[in-house]
Amino acid sequence: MRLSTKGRYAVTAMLDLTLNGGEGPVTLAEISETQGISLSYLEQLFANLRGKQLVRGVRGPGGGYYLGRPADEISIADIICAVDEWVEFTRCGGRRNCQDGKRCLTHNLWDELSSEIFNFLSDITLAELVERGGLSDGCAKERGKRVTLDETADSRAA
Amino acid sequence: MRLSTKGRYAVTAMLDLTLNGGEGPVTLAEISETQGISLSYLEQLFANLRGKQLVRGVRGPGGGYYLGRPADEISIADIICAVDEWVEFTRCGGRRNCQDGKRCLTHNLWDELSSEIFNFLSDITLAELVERGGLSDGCAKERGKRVTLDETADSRAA
DNA sequence: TTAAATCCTAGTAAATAACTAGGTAATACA
DNA sequence: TGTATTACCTAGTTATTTACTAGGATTTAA
Repeated sequence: MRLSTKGRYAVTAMLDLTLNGGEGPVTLAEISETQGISLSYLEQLFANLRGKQLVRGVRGPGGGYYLGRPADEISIADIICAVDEWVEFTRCGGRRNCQDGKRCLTHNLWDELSSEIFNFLSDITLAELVERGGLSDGCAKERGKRVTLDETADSRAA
Repeated sequence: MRLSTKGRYAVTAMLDLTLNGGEGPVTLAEISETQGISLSYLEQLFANLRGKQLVRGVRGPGGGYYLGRPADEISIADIICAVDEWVEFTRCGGRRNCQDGKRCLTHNLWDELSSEIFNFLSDITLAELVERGGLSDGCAKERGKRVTLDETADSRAA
């Protein structure tokens, strides 16, 4: 699957929407300001999200965006798929010679892994994320050792 | 985190190496041919993998690549981090005004999610993938609807 | 009527992906 | 000793994607 910064923007924006959508719609201008994402880029991302019914727009003054469904019915996979065009790619079955099986085998393995990642992200909803974030309060602070990583990939080996 | 087609190439190549590395080293030319990835691009990816000791190169005729560690000690996260430069990005603590907390909150939530994905991929080793692939035999055929990413490997090789 | 907001399209600069082209260095083998 | 085979290295190049800019249009509360 693909998980890019574009997907991160979308998830971040949706989280913002979840957190602040309690008292009326949230404007893209607010999200743009709070999250540091350009307004017009947000509009494009939200066009995709709207297309998948993940958000609902309200025009005019006092308008903005609502979640399209309850937060516990929107998964991270939903969001990423909406903006990232999660495309199929292994089609060797019909297209190429896979007689020796080597290629197909690695493709199948990758497919399997990809499915697992998809299922994993499908099981995490916006509501759960927010819930957990609220619980842990300082969250992600004590596990700061690797969230981020940068080049310190070897930090894991420790 | 980032999970791109570049990472997919790396994982695919490492899987190939795992499957075929039993009887001596595997050449990049073989992987290039079998997986449909350009030789020189593979060389660049393997330069990164080698830098993290995930593979070990043997020069000269009859040479090629071995896994740098046993397959059950190499995680998918290791591979992706090696080629994809898993970059840090939330550092609002010191750099920007997060007084209202909104921005930090969504960032923390994203961090938490990011950690979960990382941990998830850290728990899957090459050995496990191959093991499971062997078991499920036909694997990933029925769930083919969305797995993923970039069909160009086939079109290019065609 | 006006301003606030979504909605829509086209274009663009920057970054990245993926590849090409040229090498150098090590080494098995004739 | 020479040669072919492989890893290893560097500097490009093209295509794609990211992220943004610009300019509008539609809707609607006030």
